[in-house]
Parts: sequence; structure tokens; C-alpha cells
Amino acid sequence: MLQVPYLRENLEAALTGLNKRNKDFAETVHHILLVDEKRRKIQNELDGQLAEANQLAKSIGDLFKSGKKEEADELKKRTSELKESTKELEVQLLALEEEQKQLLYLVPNVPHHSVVFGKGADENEIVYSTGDVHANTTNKLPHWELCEKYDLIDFELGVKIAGAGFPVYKGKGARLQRALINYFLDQAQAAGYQEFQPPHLVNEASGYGTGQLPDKEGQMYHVGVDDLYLIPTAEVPLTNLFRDVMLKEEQLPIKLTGYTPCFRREAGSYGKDVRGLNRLHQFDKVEIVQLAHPSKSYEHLEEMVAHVKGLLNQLELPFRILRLCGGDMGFTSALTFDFEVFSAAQERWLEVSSTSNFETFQANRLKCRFKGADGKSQLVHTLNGSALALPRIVAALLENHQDENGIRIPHALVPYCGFERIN
RNA sequence: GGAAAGGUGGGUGAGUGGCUGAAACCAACAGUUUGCUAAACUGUCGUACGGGAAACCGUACCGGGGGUUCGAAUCCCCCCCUUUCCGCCA
Repeated sequence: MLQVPYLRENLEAALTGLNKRNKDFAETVHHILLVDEKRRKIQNELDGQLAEANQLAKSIGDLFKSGKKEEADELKKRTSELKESTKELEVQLLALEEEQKQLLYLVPNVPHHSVVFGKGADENEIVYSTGDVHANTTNKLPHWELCEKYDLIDFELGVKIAGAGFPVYKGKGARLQRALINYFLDQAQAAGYQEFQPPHLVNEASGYGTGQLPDKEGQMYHVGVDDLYLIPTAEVPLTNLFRDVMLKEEQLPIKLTGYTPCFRREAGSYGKDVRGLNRLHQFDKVEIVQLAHPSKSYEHLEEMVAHVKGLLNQLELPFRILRLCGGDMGFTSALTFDFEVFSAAQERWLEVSSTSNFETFQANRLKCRFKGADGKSQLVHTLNGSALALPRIVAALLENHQDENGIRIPHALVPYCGFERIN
């Protein structure tokens, strides 16, 4: 969430930025500042009364010790008065703090200056593209047919075991999954990311830390008996490793990677969006995460974008990079680049990575800070990106690299697969 | 799941009602000494919020919440977590 002092001192800039999201937050922000003003006033008053009570308690103690019981009793009258009024002020203060917090949960991150105003996905800017994607679309089978033809993935079996959206990978299909995971992890490691294997279930505090709670509660599977959530992305456990942590400036940037399955309820999705591998309840993903110095975070974002770009080039897939407009950007993000691969048979773009800088928005909830040279603590910037999400990559690989003799495995992947062709 | 012990600052750990925001040690940082390293010595060394231009001052925080008291890390109640033993088990 946004920091109140930031809003207080940069009100105009914040509102101008928020306007790019095609929604008006002015009222909420002003409300926050109003509550903040009240809050500070009450705290000031409360602190004064508590200070007096502390003084009195000391005096009473001293008087007791020197046997002046009557004088002590006299002072006690005042303390009981104070006790009542401080109690009342405390209730007010807590209510204001809670109100402020609830209001802050409603306000998304302020978009970066490079983000344009836009109503939705149609207005995203294409900042990179590999060229004419429609040149290679004749006689292509959709990946779900290829999966059946070459016995790679059994969607029906998945329905039997769990339900729609839980595919069963078989034979070379399963091997391809494992190859992609290893390939992505190796590439991340080569780029300086330390590999982690985090838990796949997380507690409520972690959900709040990265912003899935309270906004997107319905997207996560919740294990009621133990009050745990299945992770929708490795971002959640990986970023939360640094919840409530005070770092040293020289530790930055911290670069993490991890493979995890991801679980998403995807309630309300239907039609061609959920066909085959397009949208699943469980899928595999390798994530990269960075905790960065605020003055360097946009350089690191560029670096992450370049990393993902490299992966897609190595997989020999047609793709494009979008800079999301304000209306399409996620709640917690300040700047997001989406990567979309072109699916040759479906002839549509499939999102395979979303790489974002959250600036201090997550760090504020996480309380992940570092101490600068001046000895003052400040919030880190958090960034993350998929590198990459598997299912749509698999869909694109199958559809784009198919020919009459089967499916060609890109060179980079052959050592990981142990075969050059699926047929 | 049953039983017991315990949760204090970056770490170890003292602290059973006021002199404790918290001893001591370690780590860290700055300085002195030193041919270099090491050692030794001196000093600094929690976080958040509020007030202030600043120096600084105030308040809160010893797992979380509530209570007793003029006054709580310390006493009482509830909850959470961790560790150990037993049971179960990949």
C-alpha cells in the first residue's frame, strides 16, 4: 500500500498518476489525508496525557516510599481521571488507524511516469515485437489436438482425478515440463538469481504481504481447516521471505528465483480462454524476484525484461512485449511489461510473463527495509517476473514448431529434453 | 493427536511490580594504536508513530489480545507459535 507521508507530500503527483488507471481515487485519497490529520491530532493529545500519567505514577511511587500516603492518594485522583480520558482517546486512535488502513487498501500503486492513460488491454503499448507472426500459421493444429495426437497431455484424465484445469502430463509431455523448468532455473541462476524451494502453501500474513489479500481472496484456494492458502505464484512465498526484514544497503539487490506449481481458482473464466492449456487451475512457473535499491530499481526492471526476452528468443518463439497502460495494470504495480507469445494455430497472443516493478507498494506491507549510509531506514523496491510460465509456452512450442513430421524441440532445450523431436 | 518446556533488541541471554527501552557478551559501525593483517582500547549501536527547521523531546512496543495496579517484560486470563518427548508416518 501507499505510504501516507508520500501522499501528504506529493498529493498532486499521486493523483495525476492514479488518474491513468481510468478511475478516480481523489476522493479516497483526500479522505485518507483527512483521517490522517485527525489521527495525528488525537495521538498528540493522547501522548500528552500519557506523559502526564507516567509522571504522576513516578511521583506517587516516590511519595509512597517517603511515607507521604495522603499526598499520594491526592495524586491518584488525577490519574484515575487520566485513565478514563486516555482510554477514550485510545479507542478513537485505533478506530482512525483502522479506518486509514482500510482506505489505503482501496488505493492502487501510483503508475510510473512512462505509463500511459488507458481504459484497458486494447490501449497497451507494443514496445517490442519479433516480426510478422502470421507468416507461419497455415495448416497448424491447435495444441490440444497435438497433445492428443502425440499423447503428451491428457485433459480427460485430469478431470477424473481433480477436475477441469488440472491436466495430466504424460511421457514426452511430462519430460518437456521438467526440461523447461530446469532450463529456466539454470538460466536464472546464470543471471545471478539464487534458487529457492519455498512452501507451496502460505499463511494469511504472507497473503497480505504481497497484496493478494484482501483484494484477490477469491483467486486463491484456501485450506480451511489449517487456514492456509495454496500459492497462486511463487512471488508470494519468495517475496515474503523478506517480510519484517531489515537489510543492509550493500546486500541489495537481492535476486531470487524459484520453481513452484501455481494454483488459481479462475472463477468465472470460460470459453476459448480456458481451452487446452490456455488457462489452468494448476500450472508450473519459474519466477524471478528482486529486492532493489530505490534508485536502481528501474535498471533492474530493464534487466529482468532482457532476461525474459532472452528466454523467448532461445525458445525460438514469436512474441511481443507490451507496456501496460494504466487501466490494465495490476493493483500493486507501478510499471508492468507483459510478454505474449503468438500461438500459431489459435492465432492469438498468449500472456506468458508479467514483469513488474512494485516500488515500495509491497515493501510497505511487507516491512522490508534497508539501512542507508545515513543510518536511516527506507523501504526497498520489489520486482518480479515470470521467467516463465509453462503451459502457454508449451502451447506455443507445440503449435509453432509443428510440421508434418511432428514437433521440433528448440536447440536450447534439446539437452534438457533428451530428444530433438516429438512424433 | 497426547505430555512438558519456552517465546526478551541483529545473535546468545539476564531480568518476578517503580532505579529497565531493557544488564552482560557476541556481531556491526566509527575512532585510537599498528609496517600489513590480527589483537587491544574508546565510543556508537532497536523500531514505529507524534511534535520540531534542527539539536532534541514525547509516546508505544519484551509472541498477540484482554485484565489487575497510581505504576507491568515482571502478576492473572485467553489465543498463537516454537522446541523436546511419546504416538503416527513419506
